[in-house]
Amino acid sequence: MTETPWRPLPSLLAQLKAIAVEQMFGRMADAGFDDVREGHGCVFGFVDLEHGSRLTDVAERARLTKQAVGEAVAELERRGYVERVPDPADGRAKIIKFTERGRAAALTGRRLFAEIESEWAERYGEERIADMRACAEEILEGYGRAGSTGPVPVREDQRLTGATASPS
Amino acid sequence: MTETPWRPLPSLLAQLKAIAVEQMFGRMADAGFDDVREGHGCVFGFVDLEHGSRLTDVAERARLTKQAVGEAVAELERRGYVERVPDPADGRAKIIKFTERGRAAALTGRRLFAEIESEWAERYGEERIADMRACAEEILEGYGRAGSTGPVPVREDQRLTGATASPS
DNA sequence: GTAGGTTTATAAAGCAGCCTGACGATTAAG
DNA sequence: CTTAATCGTCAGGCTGCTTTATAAACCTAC
Repeated sequence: MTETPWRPLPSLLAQLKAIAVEQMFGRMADAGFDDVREGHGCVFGFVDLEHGSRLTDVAERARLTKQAVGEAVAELERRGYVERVPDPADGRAKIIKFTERGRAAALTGRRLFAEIESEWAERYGEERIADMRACAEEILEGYGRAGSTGPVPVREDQRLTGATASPS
Repeated sequence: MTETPWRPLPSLLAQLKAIAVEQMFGRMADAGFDDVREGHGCVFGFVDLEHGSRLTDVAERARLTKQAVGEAVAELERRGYVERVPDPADGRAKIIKFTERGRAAALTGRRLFAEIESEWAERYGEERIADMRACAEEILEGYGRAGSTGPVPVREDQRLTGATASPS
């Protein structure tokens, strides 16, 4: 009879997301990728797996500034996940390309997210999780934030920074 | 026939949360509370509406450091939403209490979150939204992050800072 | 009652992730 | 050939949080 206080839906969603991300990075580390952080998601999520992408395009799809993405790219380059090669078609631009390790990490990340979703489906109901996803997609579309902004093959998430600030 | 790329569930959740929070603060401003930010949520969410709370308790429930909460409290005090009065029962402590304006803001915030949830329910299905909430609560409970950490009468959410970094 | 350890709030400094503004280099348009 | 737009990057700044450190008050245990 411990009366539950009522918690705003956004809070629940935020915590759920935080848990999924936490789980994902834990397994990512187990898989040998212990030096990727949530902030790198814009790269793993928006750089084309095969052909690579230009910084500007990634930034636009990720809804971040070029500077922010550039920072993530620089760090991932130092760690051997991506490389920057000059764009043969445009002297100003560079193409961000995954290295083999980077591609492996991106694929692993995608797989892990799917895995966690599957586990939830198994535990809490296949249909319920599917509907949660569908519902989220519908609402987002309603607010004009549908997907298909680009290739977007893999995508971790947004921020992992803070210490799960709120309870929501 | 625009093939949707597949997006990780956490990304969808994060965006959904971001939209709800955005909506909420927009309406909050319309209601005359244009100077509250998401970071203040730890106060509006965890300070007891009637009797006030001590900083330490708020920080613990919000899963933040006392310093972080102290910062939010200081700002809200400057803006007239809360006041700090010495705790008659403990010379070290201070009680963070809502002013009238603060109480009104907290109640408005709670109402707005409920309102947005209701609108979603109306548009996308009463039962679906209810189940989304229930499902989220169940999963959180499964990971030991259930509610009932305290009074928690009102709660906005976590961070509003960035520019909806990812698309997920 | 007083010494030692704990708890209260706060201050100081730092860090991560994002932002804006400014800039050289290159391309595209007139 | 100028002029404007675009690409990537450097520099600086802000916000929200952290860790470390400190004074004051409390709570035992002697």
